Amino acid sequence: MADKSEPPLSRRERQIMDIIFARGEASAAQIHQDLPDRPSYSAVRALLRIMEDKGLVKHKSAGGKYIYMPTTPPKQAARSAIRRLVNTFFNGSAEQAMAALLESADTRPDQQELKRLAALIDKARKEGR
Amino acid sequence: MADKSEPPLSRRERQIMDIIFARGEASAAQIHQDLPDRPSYSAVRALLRIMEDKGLVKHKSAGGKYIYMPTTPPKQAARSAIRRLVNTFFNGSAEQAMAALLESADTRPDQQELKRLAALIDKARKEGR
DNA sequence: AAAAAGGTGCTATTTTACTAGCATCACGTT
DNA sequence: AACGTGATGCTAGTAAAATAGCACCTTTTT
Repeated sequence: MADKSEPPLSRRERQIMDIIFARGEASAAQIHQDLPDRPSYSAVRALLRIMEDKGLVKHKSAGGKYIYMPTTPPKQAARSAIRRLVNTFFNGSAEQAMAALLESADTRPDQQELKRLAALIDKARKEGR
Repeated sequence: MADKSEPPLSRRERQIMDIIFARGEASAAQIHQDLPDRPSYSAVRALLRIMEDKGLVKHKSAGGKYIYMPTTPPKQAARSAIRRLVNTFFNGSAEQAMAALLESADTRPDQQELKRLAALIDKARKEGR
């Protein structure tokens, strides 16, 4: 069950990665904006440079400004995060996790989403047979 | 969208919390056992004491040995973690998150679970109407 | 084209996390 | 009851993270 080559992130690094994943890509200024307990702008840039050294993020230059994005594809990162969450809080049971998703007010899907979900599950049942 | 009173955890603190949540409760020795890049046993105990000061964990004394457990109820912590994950990686859409759960090989539910899930969704659809 | 505005690279410093070792206390053994 | 085992409390040292300030470069404005 060992995590394969997942370098443990520091507090700020994790916060920054979250922001980048949520936005898809982000400038240093945007990240600075979203960061809780906002540090100095310089601090953010310094962290971003370090994170780029570590290979956590990469950047493109757009009109002299840097836009940062993750090096690991969002899908893969999402999967990894989901797996960790399911293992940590739901004893590895996807069912329990989904039940929690359905119940929690914050995340509760609306009717239309529920309909699509039902279809998805139906499909999964047929495929797995 | 500000996190309400969620103190940002350090790397080790997060790892330890994960272990405690996964186990429900755990002794310092068990935590030490499960920790990646295993530090010294003393280090683990020191961290646990600090975390107790911060109010992250509490302990009970069982035959002279300390058993640690989270101060926040697992359900609540799970909800908070789910919300964060859904917001970060799925743009707030529970549907997308569930789709990922169904697809990922690691977490994919089996037929029996799928059946129960279908029932759950059906129930949610009727209730929400 | 000069000046202003805003962005970047670097380095130094402070703060926090992390670690280890030793002294002490509780429990079970012989 | 003395001994051994194993756990805890502490204190102090090391390593890493986080922060800020300044100097330089790039784009935009006048």
